[in-house]
Amino acid sequence: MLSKKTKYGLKALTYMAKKESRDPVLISKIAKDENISKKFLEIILLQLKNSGFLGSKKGKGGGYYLIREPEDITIASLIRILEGPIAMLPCVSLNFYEKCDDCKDEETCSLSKLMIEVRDSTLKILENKTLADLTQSTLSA
Amino acid sequence: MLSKKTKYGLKALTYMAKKESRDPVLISKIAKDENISKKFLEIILLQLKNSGFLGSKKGKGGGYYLIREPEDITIASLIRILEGPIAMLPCVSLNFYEKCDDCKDEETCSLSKLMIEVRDSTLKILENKTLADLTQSTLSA
DNA sequence: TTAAAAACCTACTAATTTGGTAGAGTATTA
DNA sequence: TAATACTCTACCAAATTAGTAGGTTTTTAA
Repeated sequence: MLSKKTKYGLKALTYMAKKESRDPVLISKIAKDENISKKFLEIILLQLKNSGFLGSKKGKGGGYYLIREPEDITIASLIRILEGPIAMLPCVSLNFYEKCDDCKDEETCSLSKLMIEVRDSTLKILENKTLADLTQSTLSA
Repeated sequence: MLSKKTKYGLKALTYMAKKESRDPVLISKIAKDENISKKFLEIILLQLKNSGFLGSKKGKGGGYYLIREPEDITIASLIRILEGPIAMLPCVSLNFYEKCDDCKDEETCSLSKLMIEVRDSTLKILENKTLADLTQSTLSA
């Protein structure tokens, strides 16, 4: 399960990507419109800035703004920044690999083959979806 | 990420499924062979028993044993028991659905469509893999 | 019939993560 | 120069995770 932090981050970025202009958007505006705690969102957007996804401007007329095209930001890259590993086990993670302390040998681990399969099928989606895809409103009818 | 509880549970069940006989297996034997804390494993196997996957026998010659064929136990069902939801968000979970408190409307949520897609691709694998599949040793060469 | 074996049960615990809040500091602009 | 709005430091409570300790009950076999 994704944490609220990740969920809020994705929603906030989608909010910004949906706007036609790239003018700075207030934290407080996003927080209100998306029902997110403002203080919590501050932390999240700051992290996204420090990770190179957002720029910011202080003072009146300030706020956060996207510094890359939504089409160029994969959901996988965002989840990795906000959440961490996408794989179900650290020992099959591509970006956050960690050795299992209980496994003698990764080659013979009964779980790793399956978990690699799950990882790859998830990545196939998340690496190919971008922020731009999230801005397409999901028609329900 | 799966918790250690889930990981240990899956490994313990695989261990039992690999044996040709269905005689009771000691917690302590599994714990030792799989490098799992015995006390922690006690909790896990008890839960699997209460969920209908294992039987147990007390006293000398006792232990835990599978009460279903490995072919009939999907990995998805085990993860749901041990871990909980498989989906990335509660609002798109089939078995552990919960409404999002921050979403006005699920139909228009920017994330839900994508998260349903991820869920379905993961389930396609996990619903079709069984304990029997985990017993096939993964040839590395 | 009694001792050992082994699951079962209750109760704790420490460390980490999660999801926040409070308030002061700093840069910018009108 | 005052208001605005991001930034930083410092807390905090609750939940979760991954255990541990120790006793109870049931069963088997000598």
